[in-house]
Amino acid sequence: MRASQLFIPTLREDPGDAEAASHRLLVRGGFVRQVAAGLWTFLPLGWRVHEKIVQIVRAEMDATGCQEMFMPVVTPAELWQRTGRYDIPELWKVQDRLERPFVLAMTHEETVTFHARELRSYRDLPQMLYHFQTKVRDEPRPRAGLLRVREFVMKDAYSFDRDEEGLERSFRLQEAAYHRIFERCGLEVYAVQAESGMMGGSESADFLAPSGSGENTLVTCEKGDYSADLEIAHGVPRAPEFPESFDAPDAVETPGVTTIEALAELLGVDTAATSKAMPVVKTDGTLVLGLVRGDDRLDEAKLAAVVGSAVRPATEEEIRNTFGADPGSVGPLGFSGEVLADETLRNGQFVAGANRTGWHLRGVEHGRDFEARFADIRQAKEGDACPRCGGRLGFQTAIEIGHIFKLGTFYSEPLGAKFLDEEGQERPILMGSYGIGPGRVMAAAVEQNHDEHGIAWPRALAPYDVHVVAIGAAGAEAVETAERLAGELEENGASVLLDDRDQRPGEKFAGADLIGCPTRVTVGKKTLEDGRVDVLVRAGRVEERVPVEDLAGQVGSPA
RNA sequence: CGGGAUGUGGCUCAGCCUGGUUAGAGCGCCGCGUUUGGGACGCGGAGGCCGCCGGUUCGAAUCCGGCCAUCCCGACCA
Repeated sequence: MRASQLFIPTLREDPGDAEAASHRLLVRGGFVRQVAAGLWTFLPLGWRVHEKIVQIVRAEMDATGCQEMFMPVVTPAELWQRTGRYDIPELWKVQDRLERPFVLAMTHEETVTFHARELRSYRDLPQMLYHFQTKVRDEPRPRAGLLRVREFVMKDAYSFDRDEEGLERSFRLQEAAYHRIFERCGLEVYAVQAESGMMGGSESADFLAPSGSGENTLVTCEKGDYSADLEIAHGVPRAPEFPESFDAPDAVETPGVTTIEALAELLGVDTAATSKAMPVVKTDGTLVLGLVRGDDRLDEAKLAAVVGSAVRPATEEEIRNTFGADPGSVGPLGFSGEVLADETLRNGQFVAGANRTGWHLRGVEHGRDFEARFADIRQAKEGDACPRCGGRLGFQTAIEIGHIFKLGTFYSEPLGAKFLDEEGQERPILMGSYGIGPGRVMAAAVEQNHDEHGIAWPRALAPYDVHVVAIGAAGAEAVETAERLAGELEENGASVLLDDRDQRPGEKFAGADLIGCPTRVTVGKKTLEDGRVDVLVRAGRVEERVPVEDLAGQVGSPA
């Protein structure tokens, strides 16, 4: 294609409202444009990349026997009311002209289950269906370009099985396909256990791509045998240096001390030998005291999972009423409600709040001085040891680019998707759902493959395989040669972007660096004099001068 | 939804604090010419309800109030 005829509106400067590298570069390179917060147009270049990702996903889905179909964005509210998802705040609700309620689907479990009601016999199972469709979500806060948006294309696949074994098989089939997809896309990705969120169901796995920006924190072991989302990651913290022990809790005055650091300093103890009390309130109004080591942070999500309810931090007023002390001096002793302590506090003596403002207790010991329920409720920290091998845990910001779930009967029960087994017994279908957002894959690819000059696309995702830069004005010999070479490369199977615009060389080079095609071929009279052209590999920016007749071989066939 | 910031030609921004002729710069765009291996140069041009509404004032891009939009942090989140 000739650049002179394409709509590739590149920007010389970074857009003022972009921070994430992918956001900046995709906008600057003319791949995407924002229409409103979280609503994006894919321009021709961006859509080429998007569709390359789609094709890879499609090929791997088809290879698993998953069948492509197409379901509408607009769905009747009734389906969502039946599954209890109608009240999700992110659900975009609309009405038709007769004011009948509809929903712009944020995902298609309801609709696909509606169709799954036609699977009546065990003979019809298993089945796997998928489609690419626009998803709509009324996000409270769209952000970082393509990372969190209000409307986006997603590949969502659904499996239908008669029993747990079948579901397990389907789940693993999809999981393996996901690894192949991201491998083909040239992405570094980790599959980690994840929360199921608003999807319902049991097991789920997240596919996290490390990147310079993103909403997830990926925890990995340096030895490569452990990876998890920070939300559920388990780390082994260092052992505390315990001070002298006490036969009974020893009250010390700690006036004005509200931070662990100040407390540890005042008492001359290791912060890891102190405890931190975090009162939280469950949805039923019950107050629970979360207890973690002084140098740790309470993970509210973990705590919420253990107590089986969403929780919020208690207000200062609630804390004073319950404990009779200011928040900085609260502890487990004398508290009549449930104490949920982190495993790290099971053994040893710790400093704890005395439930008396301005006082703490030294030598507080579980079992002797207070009772508690133990669980992993601390947030893993960088530098913690790996729970598997003891190696060091590292943290990376990551983008969630895929998520697979075992849904079980969460949708089939309320929507009545049932089948008859061999015994004539009616049973609900067991479902799984499997999503990938090509837009996020695109953003992750940029996050992982760029430098100060622009994007360096993985071969499989690049908008064009080769960017041929013709030096000189239209009609010049170099330009004609460039056109001929571009044609030859195309005949050889490569997709080619020919920069035939009447622009200065520097501008063309800068544009090519920004757009990021894997290979750049510079055709100018300087090298043409001895029958050669310059071939630059974008990743690493290594340039080599090659004879024109070797060009096709040098550039290679497309991925 | 809480906290913070920003809204001025297509883009990036200055001007606002301390109100006062036709509102500026760089880049981009159009025309002519010179140029052509890392974002050239000269000359001439086009393009702005200064986010919106209201208030203060003789006078508002500038001060005050309300609203809207966008970005960032948090809450939230397939």
